[in-house]
Amino acid sequence: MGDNQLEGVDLDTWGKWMLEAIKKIRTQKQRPSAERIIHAIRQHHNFHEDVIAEALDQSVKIGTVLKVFNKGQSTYKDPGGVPIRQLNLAKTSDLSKVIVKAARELGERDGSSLKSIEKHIQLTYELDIPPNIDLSSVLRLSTKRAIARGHLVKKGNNFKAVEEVVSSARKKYDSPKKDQKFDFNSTLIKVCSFLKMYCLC
DNA sequence: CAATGCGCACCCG
DNA sequence: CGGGTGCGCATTG
Repeated sequence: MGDNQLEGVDLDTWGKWMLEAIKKIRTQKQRPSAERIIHAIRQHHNFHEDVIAEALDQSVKIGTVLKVFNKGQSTYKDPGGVPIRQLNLAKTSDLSKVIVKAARELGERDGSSLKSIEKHIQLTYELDIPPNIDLSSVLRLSTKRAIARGHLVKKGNNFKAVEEVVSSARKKYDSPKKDQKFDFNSTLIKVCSFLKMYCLC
């Protein structure tokens, strides 16, 4: 794993820088986009942005950094930030949900190959695969199911997640934002924070 | 101007 | 409901 390099810098080191940058950006409550990450790293190391961008890609490829697609844009995360979920499979396992999630996270415009999806899943989960079971075939089956449910589409040899069409149907139920009457608790909180401010002046 | 801080709406389990 | 996320704007360096 270790001695691969880019511009004379060890990939592990690149990865470390990436995670540091991501952490920093996150504490600022900002989106760890490629641009911000590149920018953050540049504050400490003098590299061309393209070089850093490539290093970021590499880090994603080897799983040091997780690339997800969220609200229309790419976001990079520290995989360690999210505890790895265990995934036990059997021949009957339905991984369609996992596949769709993976496809969405990969966020490739023209969909992702089953291979990359498999790779991503292996990096994202801790898989327990019984000896007599072949992950690829389980995935292929689950893929069909996901497509049948309309959560995934086939694009050539690739698969792409269908964006969730939040049907207009039920909408008024989970919008307690509107007709809120007098909410004692939130009022109390507001009063408290006001007093707090007042005291600090 | 760049970097950092943060309220709060939004989302998802 | 509880916890994460990140926009948009404020504040600081």
